[in-house]
Amino acid sequence: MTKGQDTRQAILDRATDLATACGLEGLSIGQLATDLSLSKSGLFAHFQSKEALQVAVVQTAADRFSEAVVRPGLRAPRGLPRVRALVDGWLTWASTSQTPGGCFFVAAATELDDRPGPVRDALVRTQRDWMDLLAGAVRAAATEGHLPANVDADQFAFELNGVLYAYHHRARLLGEADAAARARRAADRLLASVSAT
Amino acid sequence: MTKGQDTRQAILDRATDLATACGLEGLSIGQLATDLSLSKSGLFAHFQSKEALQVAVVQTAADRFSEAVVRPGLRAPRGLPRVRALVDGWLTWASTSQTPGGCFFVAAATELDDRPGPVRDALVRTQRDWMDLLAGAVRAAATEGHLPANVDADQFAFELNGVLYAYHHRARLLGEADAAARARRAADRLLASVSAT
DNA sequence: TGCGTAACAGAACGGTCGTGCTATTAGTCG
DNA sequence: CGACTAATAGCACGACCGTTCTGTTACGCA
Repeated sequence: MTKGQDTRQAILDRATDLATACGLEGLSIGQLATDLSLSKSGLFAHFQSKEALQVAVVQTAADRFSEAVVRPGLRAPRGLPRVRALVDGWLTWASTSQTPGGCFFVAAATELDDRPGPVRDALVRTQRDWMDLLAGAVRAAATEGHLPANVDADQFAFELNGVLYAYHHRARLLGEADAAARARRAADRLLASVSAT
Repeated sequence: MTKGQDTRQAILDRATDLATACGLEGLSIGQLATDLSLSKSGLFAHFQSKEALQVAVVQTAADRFSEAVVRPGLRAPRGLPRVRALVDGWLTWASTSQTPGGCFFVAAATELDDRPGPVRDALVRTQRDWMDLLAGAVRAAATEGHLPANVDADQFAFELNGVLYAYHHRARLLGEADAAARARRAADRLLASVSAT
């Protein structure tokens, strides 16, 4: 009972790292087995297909994200503090999870955006959840009186998402050291603009 | 002289489409040859390696971008009109080139961000050129008196880049129909904020 | 028109991929 | 301790990959 699930978790941990670096399609079962000193078939037996492995990897990445960003954010007080906590958590996540492949979801989103199937469906679910969570926090801040009542929460989530992607692009592709500072400035400006209106 | 270069261009045209959809690594010489009714070796002879093909594809995509965005932008009068023309051109590019694979550079950037080599180098060059062009246009608008003298042109380019990525994410992965409207609203807000300060 | 060369086809190579099938080990419970 | 099952290994398969070599076709130029 425990033995199999232990190795399964070890596989998923390593697979998530690999997929972050090489993409979900670049994830190779043979490579993964070699890394973990397992046989290809022994590893394969834990999942019935590569697709199932990929879906499980998406779920594992979502779990990591929940642990690193969502849970700390929900511990902050409802309203503007929680919004700020989520934004901070997000930027920290994007900065620290950057070794070696950057944010898993950034890589997966552009890779799967036109490849229908269960893997894409799983990814879409996680992204929608995150967008809903963020927009909900903004709306809650409005009802708390911390933000104007007519704030466009979905637009906020849209633009904040763009900040992360811009950070990813500048820091990881162009290798600019001040990308994190720019991202924080952009996020601050975003928060200030919805607060001021 | 002409025959070989004609087919070479036809190969690059199709290869750029394929790479936009499947990624530069997913680009397969066999698939490409079948699509163009060529033999694998006959196609391969035009390039000496897959890597060289990929570099040529990046250049082809850059040419398309120049034709679709940069050239029309440079026809607009120096200053704020040119900045607006570049932004408009960019959003139009992101919307129209979305069939079937979205913006080539968005896909390539996340795919190559941690795979060093000539292909990545070529991509980085195109992205730096674009960022420089955009930031330069903003600076010119400042010297023309259309924007405040202390405008942070690089920050502007950073955030605008994020808007495109956000659009890409929302429209192509999440399939939201109003993504283009959100992107234009975000771009307008960005222009307004640097104008107002 | 004939020749030289550029353009392409065909076949094959070693390698890796995902995926089954069968055997063998390791762990659990009566 | 012995039986049963879960966990893993070994092996083979067909398919596709990028690449190379050797021909064969078609074009351009004298």
